[in-house]
Formats: sequence, C-alpha cells, structure tokens
Amino acid sequence: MSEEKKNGEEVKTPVSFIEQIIIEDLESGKNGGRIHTRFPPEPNGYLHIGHAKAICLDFGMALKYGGKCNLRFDDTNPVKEEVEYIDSIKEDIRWLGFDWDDREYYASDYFGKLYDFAVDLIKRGLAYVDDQPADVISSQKGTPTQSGIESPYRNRSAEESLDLFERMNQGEFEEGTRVLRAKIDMTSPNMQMRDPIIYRIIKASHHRTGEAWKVYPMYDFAHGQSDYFEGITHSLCTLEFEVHRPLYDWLIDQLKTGDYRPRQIEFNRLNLTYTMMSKRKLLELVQEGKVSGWDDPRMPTLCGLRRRGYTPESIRKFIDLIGYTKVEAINDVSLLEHAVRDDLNLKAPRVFAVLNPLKVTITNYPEGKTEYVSLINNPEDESMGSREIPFSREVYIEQDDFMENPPHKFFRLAPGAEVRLKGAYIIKCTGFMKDGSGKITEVLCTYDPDTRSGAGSSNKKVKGTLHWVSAEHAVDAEVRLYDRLFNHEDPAGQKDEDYRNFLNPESLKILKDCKVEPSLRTAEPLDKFQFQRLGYFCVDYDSTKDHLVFNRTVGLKDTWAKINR
RNA sequence: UGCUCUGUGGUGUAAUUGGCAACACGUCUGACUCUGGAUCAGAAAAGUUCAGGUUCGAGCCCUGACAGAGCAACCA
Repeated sequence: MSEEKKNGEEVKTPVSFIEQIIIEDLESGKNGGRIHTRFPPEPNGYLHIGHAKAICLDFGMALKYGGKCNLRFDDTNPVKEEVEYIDSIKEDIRWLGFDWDDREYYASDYFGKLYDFAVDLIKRGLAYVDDQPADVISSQKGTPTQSGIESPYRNRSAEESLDLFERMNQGEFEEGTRVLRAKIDMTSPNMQMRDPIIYRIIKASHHRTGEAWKVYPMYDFAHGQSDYFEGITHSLCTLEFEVHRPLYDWLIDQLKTGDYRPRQIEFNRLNLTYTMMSKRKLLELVQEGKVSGWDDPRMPTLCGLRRRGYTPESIRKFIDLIGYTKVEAINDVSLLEHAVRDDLNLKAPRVFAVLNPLKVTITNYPEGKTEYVSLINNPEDESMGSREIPFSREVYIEQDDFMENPPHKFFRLAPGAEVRLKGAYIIKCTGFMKDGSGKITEVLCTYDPDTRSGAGSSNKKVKGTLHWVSAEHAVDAEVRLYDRLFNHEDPAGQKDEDYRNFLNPESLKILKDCKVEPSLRTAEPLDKFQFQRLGYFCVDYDSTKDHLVFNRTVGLKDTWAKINR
C-alpha cells in the first residue's frame, strides 16, 4: 500500500487489484522479482483517453516498482496500419509523461520467429492448412451455444500442410483461399479454442517488412508470443481478452522452454459519458467532417484533449481517480472536468477577456486619460507575480453582466446599481442606451475615485465584481466555446439509434468579436489562461499575432447559472 | 439457454482478507472572498441484486436464483 500525507495524518491510498497481484508476485520472488510490462497499440488510429488509462497502468506500474515498460506496435495487419499513426502515438505517450527508452518494438520484428513457431506446430500435428473459404470455416465454428464441426482438412498430413503453408507464403495462392489453423478443439465451450485461424494470406505491402511476407499472423497468434519473446511479466489488457487467455496459454504451453510465462490480467476499459471511444466511429466522425480532424478539441483523443487545453497532469490525475476494476463502468465527464480545473487552478495565470462586449462609458472619468492598475496573476500562487493593465474612460464588460430589469440576487450591473471593476474602481450605473430592436448598446456609469483597489480611502463594499477590458487598449480575439460532442450520455450504446443522431449541435460556438487584455498579444499556441469569471482557455494552433484564437477548455463553476436554472 | 466475467450511495472506487460500510466527484446548506472561482465548515444520500446457509459476527465464505457484459472478423 502506498501512503501519502494529508493534514499531517497518514492516509492510505488504495491500490488496484492489479497492483496487489504485482506486489504479491514481486514479494514471492516470481520472475526473479522483476516487473516488465508493455503498451501494445495497433498503429491504425490516434490514441484516445481510453488508451491513456492503459498507458498509465503499463508505464505507471513499471515506474513504481522499478521495472520496464516496452512500447510495442501491434502491426500484424498491413492493410489497416499506417506510419502516420506511429508518430502520433509516440508523441502522445511522451506528452503524457512516459518514456520507453530504446525499447521500441514491433510485432513485425517477430514475424520470423512466429513463422518458425507455426511451422513447428504443423510438424507436431498441432496446426493445419485449411483450404475452405471464410464463410464455410465460419459456419463450421458453431455458435456460442452450439459446438463446431471439424474441417475436412483437419487431419491432412503435416507434410502436406507444411508444403501448402510455405507456398502460401511464396504468394502462390490468392488471399482468402487458404489459412493456417491451430488444431485444438472444435467442441470447446470457449469459441476461441475452436481451431482458431493463426495465419492468413495478405498481399499488401507492410510498412516495415515490405514485400517479404505473403502470410501474416493473426493478432491472437502474435500477441502472447510477442510478450513471451520480450520477457514481459505482466500483460495488462482490457476485459474483452479474458476469453482469449486460454488460447494464449495454450500457445505459450507449446512454445515455452522453462518456467517463465507472461501473466495476463484484464481490467475494465474506460467509458466516459457524452462521448465514445470506438476508434472506428471516431474515424467516421473525422472522415464525414463531423469534426475538424483527429485533434478537434471535442474529440476524446489525446491530441484533441491537448488542443482543448488539457494538461497531461490532469489526465493522469483523472485516471488515478477512476481506478482499475473488472466492472464495466461509465465514468462521468464531470470528473475529468474537475481534474483539469483542479490542475489549471494552480497553474493558469488569470487574465481579463470579454467574450460578448458591452461598452461602458464612465462619464466622470477624464477623456484621454489612461492609468495602469495592478492585478495578481494567480491568487493560488504568489510566485506568479502581478501585471499592470490599462484603465480608461471606456471599458467593455460582459453583456451578461448588465440587466435592465435584474431579478432578485443579481449582483451585477443594473440601473442604479454599483459594482467593482476588478482591480480598479467601483462604478455606479446612471443610464443606458438601446437600439431600435431593444438591444442594450451602451451603459453609462460614474466612478468613485476614492475606491481604487489597494489605494482608495473608501471602505465601500459592493456585492459584485466584474472583469473588464479598456476599450482603447483591447485586443481583438476569436474564442471557440466547446461543449460536449454528444447530448446523450452513451451515444454509441443505443441499439436502435445511430450515434450521429446524438451529436450536440451546440458543441461549438465561435465568437469573433471578443476583447482581451493587451498582455495576451504575445500568447503562443497551447498557452493556458483563466479568463477571470469565465473559465479556462488555451491558445489554439490557428492563432497568430494578428488574429488570436482561444479554445475554451472548461468553464468555471457557475453558481449564478445554477441559481438561474 | 453454452462458456467466461461482473453486481457496494446518483456516478466512480474502498473496506487492514470474517469485526461499527469509507473516500472522491456530483448535489444541497452556511462561512469567507475585489473571480457567484478557489478555500473552509457541514448535510443529504447505499445497509452492499435477491433468497437461504455457515458463524458470536458476512459486503467478504458456501448454495441457489436474478440481472448485466463479453465470446460465433482471414480485426485488434
């Protein structure tokens, strides 16, 4: 058990069932007290936050217990895999904060060994070439409740299978005409054991091995053995591979020469409300233009979350919070949002930005005068210092911060009401102007010179404090307000309805006329800020010196919005 | 009508391996505040899917139900 200090007391943080097993294995001296894990992505798409859960476990356990974690690309299917994905996967793992040193492996590194093992199985009568087409093999498999029947080719001679397998690999036969199958048990209640296909003919070029092979191992034939070849002690994977474990064990039984064997432990996959993790469906969103790309800030991909303004720390914290069990759960996004707020609260400098500007003219403030007021950059962290921002006769405030006919408990600006402009003066509303449509176009106020922050002689207190930006000095910006991509908690889990029907039409609102304080002029992509009273925002990749673009990571808790509901 | 796995507040996880069901998020109060943020104090909320059994004592062990998930790609 790990312990951490809290309020001077020792608080035990629970460890997952997986960690308990690892601790037991380590203490019993299994594998010489060694822990070695691996993260095995298929390079056929971008990593999402569900992968982060696996990454944090695979790398995290190795790190915590002085072991190693390999990065291994499961590249057994050349028709679906691309180099483009390999680079993004490596970038995302590093961004999350993990490192595999020089242990970057590929299942394709083992094609030779796997082929030899397959040949060995054939010679030992444990594998055979089946000449039947896919649909026939499939129908002979039976169903979960009905056992399968044996292929007519099951008992052909080892010599014949061997000859055919070699010729399959020489390109003599077309794709789909022959496969190699393990000879296990067609009547097994576990369908994985009903003579699974272990090799198939694929004539596509492989990103690493080129044209060298015409037969490729199935995942089930590559995965467990790859772990074995690399000396992996704990193979951590998700629940759906539970029923594959007996097959992996069977294969390792045929392969192993000593006591060592990887131990597979399955845990629950990450599910998040209002989104989905299916790589295939995420790809559809990209291809159909429902989002701008894999790194659209609404995507649950790591590159999307990064662009949205999430920090690696916040994602790791979230993963830590949800834990690893065998229960299929659906986690509330609000916990993820809590994790970013919690992290950014300590790190993000506070700035003033007005999203929907409303001009306020302070009628008793001298025209042409500018004074600079000092603002704390982060009340949670004194070391972040302070900055000066300009104040003048005309400022912008948020449209929401003024109401002509305010309801009870509205602490902001209204006719006759007083509020503080944060860091500056207390102002009083003396009038306002409307256009023909009834829209408020300008608010008139007077200020009290004795109330300047820090320096004023007045002890006047007001209920409301507003953020603001000096009109003359304001910098224009575009702000993209992101919300959940789907308006259904479990968009992909509805049997009778397509997930596309649950796309949230309001998941992106673009505001083009925002006004931000001058200090933001030099902000660089991915810089993070708290727009005071609004939320956390980060600079988008589209941002330039002349055209600032911010993404809303997450809003601040909004008690007023809650009261208003 | 097979096999495997899983059932603990609204949600996600704990429970020193048989000893008063705890924590976090969320929700609701209140305090404080030049962010209706943060922080602080407090509250509501499960008697552990159900029924038996063993035991002084069961969320943990046993039996039997019930419910949910996974498994029938030449995908991973």
